[in-house]
Amino acid sequence: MATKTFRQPVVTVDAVLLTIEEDILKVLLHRRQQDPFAGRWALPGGFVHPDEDRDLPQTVSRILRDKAGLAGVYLEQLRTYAGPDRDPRGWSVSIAYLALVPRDALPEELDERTSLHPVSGLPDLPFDHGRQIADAAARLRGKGAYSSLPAAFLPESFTLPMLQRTYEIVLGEALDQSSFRRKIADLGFLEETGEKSKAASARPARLYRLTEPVRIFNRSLGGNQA
Amino acid sequence: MATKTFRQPVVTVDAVLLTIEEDILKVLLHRRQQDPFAGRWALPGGFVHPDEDRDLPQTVSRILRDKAGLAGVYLEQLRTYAGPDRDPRGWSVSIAYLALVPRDALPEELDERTSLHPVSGLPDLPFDHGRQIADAAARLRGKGAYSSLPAAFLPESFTLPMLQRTYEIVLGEALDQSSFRRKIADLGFLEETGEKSKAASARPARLYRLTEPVRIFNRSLGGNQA
DNA sequence: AAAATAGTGTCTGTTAGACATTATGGC
DNA sequence: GCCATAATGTCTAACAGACACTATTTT
Repeated sequence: MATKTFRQPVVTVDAVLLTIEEDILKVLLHRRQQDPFAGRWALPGGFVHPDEDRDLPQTVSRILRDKAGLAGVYLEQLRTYAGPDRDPRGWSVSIAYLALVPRDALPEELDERTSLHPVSGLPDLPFDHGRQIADAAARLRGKGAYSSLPAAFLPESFTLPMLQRTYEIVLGEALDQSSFRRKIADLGFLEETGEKSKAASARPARLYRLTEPVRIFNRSLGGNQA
Repeated sequence: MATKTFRQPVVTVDAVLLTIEEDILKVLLHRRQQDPFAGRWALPGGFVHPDEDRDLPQTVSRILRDKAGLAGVYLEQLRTYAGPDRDPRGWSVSIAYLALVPRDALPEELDERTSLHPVSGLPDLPFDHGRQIADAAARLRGKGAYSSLPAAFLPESFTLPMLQRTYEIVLGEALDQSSFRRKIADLGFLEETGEKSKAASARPARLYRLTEPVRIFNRSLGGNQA
């Protein structure tokens, strides 16, 4: 297929789906079935279907469902990438979405077209997908310090040690246990379920759940990249 | 012109250009020359011209130049608005940009097609422009507390009282003079020009300029909407 | 010298980080 | 009772906010 210039740019969406597996931040990649870049690993993405999609989150959900068998994820618009060079077919616009899921919201075994790849140490990716992932990780780090966003990586109920480990992975630094719990308690976006963790452990931890989807704080939980 | 559904969405950009005039945050509106909504006040916007524009910031610059006679502004992507209902012509995508300028970067007298309107108390605007402006103001407020962004409203050299007033307008609250200056000094993104303000005043203030375009802080300069 | 605005100093309560200590459940 | 992990308490240094004070220029 030859390079072609469109009178109006082509519009696609891309999904940067992040999850934590074995305490490592990973991104979902999908092997491209079609040109350009057929056979290469890339972000899942696709065209908007005006007849089918009510809005962009729905476009993204449809694509993630088709390519990764996935429901109910945290979804937020990341940013829009555009220009004449990012796609060999010509001037294009891609609206990127950031998706966060607990590992077990994905199929236990991914098919061969799909894989989770550590965010640090990615291979060269087609289009501007490398940059998109870098931007997504930066957004997660920045917003993670000031919100309950990292909890999107956890199942519905979780323990404080799990939550703290998740924040530490997101922020890339160790957090003090005492300070962490004080702030969590002050912010008050958790409630006890009354249950305790069933994981085999010396002392089972209490289980909590969120009282609201995402909370933005005014104080930081660490990660002030001084 | 009848309603029509496109096989691919139409792509436009919109510019939310903010400035401060008489200590009030204002947005630049432009009277629409064409349908839909001809004659109504709306954000300046337009189509991407793939043959002419290297990227979206250039599209926005072109539009601002044509509609508001403007050069060299702070530009940052705001977010993308899309869906079947926002434009009566059908499924559309608009990438909105936030532009910040000092008042005197605009023509002293604006033509009749163009006006600066206070951000609070806007009339009903077509498309989703009301929401775009609200989002832009929210972004400015949020980022303003943690960056030198408000300085984009000031000329190249300015005094500390001017800077503080600008932050107060952006954040919507009074700031303590002493704390403000302490933090500014600690952050160190200003340098003295050696000059003093020429404005008629009891005691002329020292003039400063930025040492870098925009700085993101890890501490806040106020505006923690507790 | 009085007025007005610019700029500095001091005090105090709050908060984050470091680290020590206590509690609880499995074996 | 011992071990491992969970949970809480205490001390200290840094910092923001409030407010008083000093400095400099115009009239």
